[in-house]
Amino acid sequence: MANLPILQFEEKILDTVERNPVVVIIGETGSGKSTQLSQMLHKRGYTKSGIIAVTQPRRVAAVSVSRRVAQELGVRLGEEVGYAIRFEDRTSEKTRIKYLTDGVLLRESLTNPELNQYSVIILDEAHERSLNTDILLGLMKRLVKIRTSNLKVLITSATLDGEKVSRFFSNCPVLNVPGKLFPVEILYSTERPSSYLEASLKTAIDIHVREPEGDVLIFMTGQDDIEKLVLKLEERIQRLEEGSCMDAIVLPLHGSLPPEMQVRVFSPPPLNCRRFIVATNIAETSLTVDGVVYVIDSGYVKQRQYNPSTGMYSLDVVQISRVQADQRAGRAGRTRPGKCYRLYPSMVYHDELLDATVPEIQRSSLAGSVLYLKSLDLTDIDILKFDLLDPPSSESLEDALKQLYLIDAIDENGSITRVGRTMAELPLEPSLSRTLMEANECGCLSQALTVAAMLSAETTLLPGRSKSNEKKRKHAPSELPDGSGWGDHIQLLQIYEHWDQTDYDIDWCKDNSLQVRGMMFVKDVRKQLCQIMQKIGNGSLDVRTNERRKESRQDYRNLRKALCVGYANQLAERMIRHNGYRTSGFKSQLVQVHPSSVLRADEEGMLPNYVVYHELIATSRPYMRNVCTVEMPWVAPILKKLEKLNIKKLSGGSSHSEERIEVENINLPKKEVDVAVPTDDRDSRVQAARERFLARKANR
DNA sequence: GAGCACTGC
Repeated sequence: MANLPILQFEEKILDTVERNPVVVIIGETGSGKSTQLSQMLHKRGYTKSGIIAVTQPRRVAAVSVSRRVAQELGVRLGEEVGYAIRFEDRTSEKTRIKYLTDGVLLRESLTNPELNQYSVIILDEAHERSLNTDILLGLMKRLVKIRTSNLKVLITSATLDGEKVSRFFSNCPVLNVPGKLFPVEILYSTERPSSYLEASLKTAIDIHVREPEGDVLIFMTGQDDIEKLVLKLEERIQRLEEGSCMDAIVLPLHGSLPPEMQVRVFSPPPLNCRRFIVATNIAETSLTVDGVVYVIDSGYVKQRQYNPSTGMYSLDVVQISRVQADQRAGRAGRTRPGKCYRLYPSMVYHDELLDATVPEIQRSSLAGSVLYLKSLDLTDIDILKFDLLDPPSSESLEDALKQLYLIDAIDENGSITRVGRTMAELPLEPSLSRTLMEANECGCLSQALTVAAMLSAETTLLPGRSKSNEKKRKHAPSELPDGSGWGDHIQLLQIYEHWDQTDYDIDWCKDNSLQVRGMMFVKDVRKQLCQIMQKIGNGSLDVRTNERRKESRQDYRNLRKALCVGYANQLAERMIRHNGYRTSGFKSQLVQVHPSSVLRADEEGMLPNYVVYHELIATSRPYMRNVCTVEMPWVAPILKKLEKLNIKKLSGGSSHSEERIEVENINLPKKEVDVAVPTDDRDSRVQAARERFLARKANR
């Protein structure tokens, strides 16, 4: 700690902060900015008038960095130094330095827009440009003007374009702090390979044969490529080993790997053994692997992007940015001088790659963010001109407004409604918040809470739940409910209710290949949503899960109706002659129900006339994922509203208008939902992964 | 008859 580069700059930093409301600090990896800045300011007395907040883009980072700082200051975590992340607030009245995720800080500013409890706000890792960080940057710009006398803002980052941020904050000073990285030699390919998988394989073997010891980190785009490369590498190494090469092991590393497999990269390799780590961009920022000396960079990354003109997401393999390329190269120089092999020519790096990754705010649907900003009532700011470092396109903003209008969050003049205000308080996508509001009126709040919570856990939930997989499974057939034909939302509801009736039995999850961790997360989310809804409804709502309701034939009418209102912006109508659908948006799209859906066709093989969907995603074709049957009479008012839509009025209006929709409280007895301690479920995850692997193999 | 990079309230 004593030799951290940033400490040599202490006086300079404190002096600059003293004289400026906003300071940008560029510090490479290993500079110590995340742990030291807060301590410096604390020592200098900035915690006398308020708390120092340090935001992090990730939960683990908030926890681990705060732990370090507490240790260095010799205090107990949760007292002078603490952290706050979703579901976990380890701060107390004593807390002077608080680490939190940027999402938590955004939530806090909802109840306290001026964030008066803080004397200093440090936005760390701003170069990652997460949606939340970008919105915070915009809020900070405004806040320093309002709280001129008593707020300091520091923006710290590894490779952020300091000049750009400085210009954004009226030319605030930029301080550069060197990092502790070793030099990394960059080697380019003479041309772009026809297959970067083969090129990676060849380069890896070359390194293994020619270069001295040191681990190799290979950046690939996804699980499929990683699995292929791991197999090929193992094969090639085995053939080599009879020669004079040192031993080697190959480790995959990606997000859908069970935690205990991910952790393997942290245990040191056996003596005289080289490790090959084949990873996604998870190894770029989220996980740091020690011992890496060589990096192989394919130059590609898989990125999810939103197209506001179609309302569709797609997951594309795209070229990385220069910032990303540098970040990847830096992974080779953490312990000693290293080498980075770029599988593309230097001309591509210099002329073709984008300077920086397209920020998330330009790649996402903005309905949630626009609603959030509208709910802040920043009377001095026109929401559509909200000052952001990289503003989204007007098309994207208009798309957000249309969506919000269709679900009654804003009126025809673009003003936030009372419903919209309540929606903003829920940590959910607007469609699901709206569903909860409506469900509250329909008397099916409890069911809607469950559906919303289940959808929050998304993919972690059901590995291979399709029918064919169930048939092929060797064990007893799954007893998982199937949504009674109504669709995926209903199935999710039934699964949770089933689990609830087993008293949250972990074995039941395992037997049905549900991820215990995912289910525990759902339980946490549901509890949090319950609490917020209770607060909104003054504690009088019925949020109980169904207790063995003995209805022989339930058609989930109320719940489906609530979903239809909530998903008014995600409605589709079936074609007359076949089972394709046309979305009922502003620009109609031809889409299909995702094959994994449990939606059932009638005796003639036809799917329902109308469905709402949770998400549109273009993979091999445009698909609707998670669909639910809705009825014609509920659809009519939506189509009417769609006709009346006037985008000029929506984006121009700032006058307040009357409320047309009110949420009424229903007086019903309440029951606290119990809390469960999250449990590990590594076995089931490994099991599920193995099953998927075997199933795939058997298919070919 | 498909497949999913990474985060977060």
